[in-house]
Amino acid sequence: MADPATDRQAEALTPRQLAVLDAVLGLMVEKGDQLTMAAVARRASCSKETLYKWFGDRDGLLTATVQWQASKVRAGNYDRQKLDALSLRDSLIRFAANWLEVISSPTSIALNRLAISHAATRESNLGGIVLANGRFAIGERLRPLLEAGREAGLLDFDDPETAFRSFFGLVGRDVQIRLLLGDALKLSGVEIERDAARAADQFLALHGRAEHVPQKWRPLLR
Amino acid sequence: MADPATDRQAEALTPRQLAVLDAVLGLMVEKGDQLTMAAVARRASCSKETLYKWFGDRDGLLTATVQWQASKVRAGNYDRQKLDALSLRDSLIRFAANWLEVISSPTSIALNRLAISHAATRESNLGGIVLANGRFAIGERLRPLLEAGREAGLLDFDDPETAFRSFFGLVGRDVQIRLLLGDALKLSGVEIERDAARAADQFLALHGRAEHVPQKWRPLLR
DNA sequence: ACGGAACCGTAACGTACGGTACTGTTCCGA
DNA sequence: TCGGAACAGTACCGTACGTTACGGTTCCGT
Repeated sequence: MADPATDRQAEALTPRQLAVLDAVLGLMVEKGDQLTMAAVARRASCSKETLYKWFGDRDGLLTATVQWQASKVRAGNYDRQKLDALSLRDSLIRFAANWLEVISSPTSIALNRLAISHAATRESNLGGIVLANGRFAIGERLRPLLEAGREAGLLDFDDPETAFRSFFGLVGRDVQIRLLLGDALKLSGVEIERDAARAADQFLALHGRAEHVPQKWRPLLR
Repeated sequence: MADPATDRQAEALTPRQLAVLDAVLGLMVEKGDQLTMAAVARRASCSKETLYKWFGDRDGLLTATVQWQASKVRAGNYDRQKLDALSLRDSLIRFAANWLEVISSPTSIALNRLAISHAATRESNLGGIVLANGRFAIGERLRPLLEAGREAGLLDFDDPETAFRSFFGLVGRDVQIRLLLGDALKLSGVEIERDAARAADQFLALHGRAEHVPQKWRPLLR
């Protein structure tokens, strides 16, 4: 979500401060939960006092890190040019592949683990931030494509949100929960492309208008 | 998974010890992460020394709790009697509804959060235990039904595992990650039934043999 | 009845960590 | 050149919690 507060904070950060957030991300990925203020200060070569001056407290530092990382993922503006069945399928595949790359990246895994841990306690809103910039952000980005497909007579659904949730399930399946729980699941680039194409074709089999779903895609669904 | 070690440990626990594990589950659900040994001892009306004597250390206590809870979910043996299109659909719906109930229950949410937090550190294997008794256990339980459906000529797929993963995605969609991240998503009984039916029909639309997929189900897919 | 094992309640210890205070150094503008 | 702001480095404080130790009590077998 293009939350103004998010952007404002991101803009206000100096390169030195961004380097600190990089250190936080690095520690999160490598050390898991040993994310102490002292470790951050050591890694970023700054003093703990500076950390507290810049970010207030530990939660402020984590929040800034999550928001900054989220702002980096916000790339990829799939422009809706002339839309036909093939370009729609292609856009869906690009969305799915991009999403799979994100959720299988070590950074995303570490970030979601941290946010889920924090969601257990009531204080702080890391879970909400991750949700807004992950699940809901991609939903908003995909919606225009779905509605354009419907207006072009290529897709058939009542509610874009419901349709998106089916797409989400077909793409993600069990990948995210398995990775979060520590399963040694490895997704190579070709696997991501293959899974993305399969998910897109399955989605089209469910929501594509029959006349636009070539029979040759059917085998890919299995 | 019917891991012998799991069962052996479950059998060996006295009612008094199971009451302690109940206290742990209760604290996990209510207090989130404030799961201290002192709090467990207070709630279970036992001494901390007894906790350490019975379970070794904190990780042992948590592991025993997870394994015990997992053993309780292992219910529901969908017997494969004469299988026709309707009974297959019904069994799929029962699986989906049961699964949705489990993952949306406070206990499951708290348990998965704990396991994910632990998966961040390398020590202990709570994540693996939850995976084995959650994701993979239900996969093993559903596989016979899928293969029976294929043998009966009702389903069409190459790999049962791949087919199951699609089913998993269609059922779970974004529910689990949203709940884990603290989203205030509420699933009523009727919503679970409706979502389960929709997921089953979508799965049949993808993997059911055409002659067995009545046209009247199509509207439910949207 | 007696002895010992199991167990409760609690105090105590060690450690890890969030947060604060202080000192010395660097750097920049006047 | 001078003065002060910004910051690194470190010592320090308070607290929370895992773990251990110990005195007192209950319960069970003999």
